Formats: sequence, C-alpha cells, structure tokens
Amino acid sequence: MPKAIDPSCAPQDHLSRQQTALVQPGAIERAAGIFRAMGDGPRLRLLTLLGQGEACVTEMATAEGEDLSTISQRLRVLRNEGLVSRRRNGKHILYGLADQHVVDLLFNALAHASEGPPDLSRFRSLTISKD
Amino acid sequence: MPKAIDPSCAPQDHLSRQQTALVQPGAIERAAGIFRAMGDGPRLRLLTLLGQGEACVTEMATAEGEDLSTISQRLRVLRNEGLVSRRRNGKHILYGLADQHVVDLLFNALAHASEGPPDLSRFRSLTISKD
DNA sequence: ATAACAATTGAACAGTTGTGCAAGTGTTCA
DNA sequence: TGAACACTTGCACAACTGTTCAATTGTTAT
Repeated sequence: MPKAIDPSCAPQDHLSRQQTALVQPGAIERAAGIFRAMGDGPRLRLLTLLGQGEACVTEMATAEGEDLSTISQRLRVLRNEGLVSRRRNGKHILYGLADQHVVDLLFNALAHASEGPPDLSRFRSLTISKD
Repeated sequence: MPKAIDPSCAPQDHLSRQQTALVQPGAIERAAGIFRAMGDGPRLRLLTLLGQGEACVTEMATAEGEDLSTISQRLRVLRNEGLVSRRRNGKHILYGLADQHVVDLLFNALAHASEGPPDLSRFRSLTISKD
C-alpha cells in the first residue's frame, strides 16, 4: 500500500528559512571568534582560573605549570576577542574576565559539559555586579 | 642587600588559587570541545539556522548555498559534540538544536557579539523561557 | 529488482593554529 | 644609571582543521 505521504521535503517544509539575516552578519563572525578563542583546553582553564578572581601572568604560569611566554600568548588570543580585562598594578599586570557575558558563557558551557550542574559556587562571587 | 624577598606578587595576592580542581577535569575539556565546534563561522550559521526550527540537510545546503557533503561534514562536527539532534523522516534527516543549553550558548554569544541586544525574537519562540 | 534521491564517509590537500625559543618593552628599586 | 623583574612579541615548525571529491550507505518509488 503506497503511502502518499512525504515524497521528499514537502514544499511547506522548506519554509522561508532565508540565509541568516536574523542576526547582523558581523555578529555571527564575532561570536565564532569568541567561541574559537574559548575552544582550547589550556585557554579555557585560564578563563576558569580568572573566574575565581584577578590574577597576574606569573601567578597563572605557576598555577598551570607553564612558561610565562606561553601563558602570555594564550592571553593575547583571549584579549583579541575581548574576553579578558587588563590593568597594571606595579610590576604586575592583572587579568580578569571581561564582563558578565563571559562568565555566563563559561557557566553555561561547563553546565552543559557536566552531567549534573557543576559546583560553581566560587564563581558566583565574582559574577554579580556590572560596572 | 638580599632583602626580605618580594616574591613578586604580594603574598596575599597569590591566594589559594590551586590548579583548577574547581570543576571536574573532564568538564573543561568537553566544554572546550563544544566551544571549538561552535568556533567556526559556517558551523555557527548552521546552528542559528536550526535555532529557527528543524531542517533537513538539503534545506540547509540550499539556504547556505553549499554542497550537501560540506554541510554534512559540518553537522558531523556539531553532532560529535552533542550540539544537534537528529531524526529520520522518510528520505530526509531532520536536525535540530540538542537542548536548551545550546540555545543559551548561542543567545549569550550573539548578545556579547552585538552592540545592543540582538533581535532574537524568532529564537525565543522556539525555546527560551527565561531572560 | 533497479533507479533515483538523501545523506554520510574517507582521503588528500591547503590553510590555520598552538607552542617554544630568543629577543624586546616597560616598570620598579638600589 | 643600571640591574632585576614582569610581560610581550616575532618567528619557525609541528600539529590540527576545513573543504573538496569520489565512493558508499540507506531510503523510497517504479
């Protein structure tokens, strides 16, 4: 018995899903850049570190057991995408998460990557206010 | 002359920021994988397309003006990270966003990438429940 | 069964990216 | 001023990633 249903995608199935004019064209590229910068284990670890508060480069290098230069290179990528803030304090340069959006992205991805919701209680202390 | 060493950052600065035991070690790697998969313009466009509803591969290929194979390869990457759902409908295979986390990530990143909040009204109709 | 359509896969190539080293900038303190 | 510290940058090379083409699988219709 021939079923008359669904020969191929029904005409109305292929609705007016135009090329994505839904968001500004530049926005997608910028968002992709942000994701790309976060899409690296070592760099993402750096961000979670900063999620606990500001840190200077030496501190991060020590925590990660890496070379100063290596950490600096990673920070450069994050900086280029506007994911981290930077301020000088004497000899040191303190890095931090740029804004609440970055915190949210981190939180969301870690939540999705974990089975249950991750314990990010330490995070929240940082996250709240905006300036 | 050998003074009481100033071990770089003031002692209180270097607080108990241990290697990131804050989140499960695997979670960061998985989150990085998710970001990496989203960190590509063409793939991200695919996701925003799916943000408007399910679509088959041919439909996406048409919308993007790309080869079937190319789209399929992109979907494979997204699938490997669990970002999209898949179900067969006759000859066609319908893809969609995997879950609310993916929607949130998309929304967050586009919000951060846009100047003002982007017009994602079409998105909201699909899945969003909070603001 | 065969044909036609829908989608996936493997492999090869070009382009991109992360890392480590060496050299450079900027800051503090003697 | 000079020396020491804190970072940054340029460069070269290995490793990775996206795209394309050809071949393959799976589904529906004849």
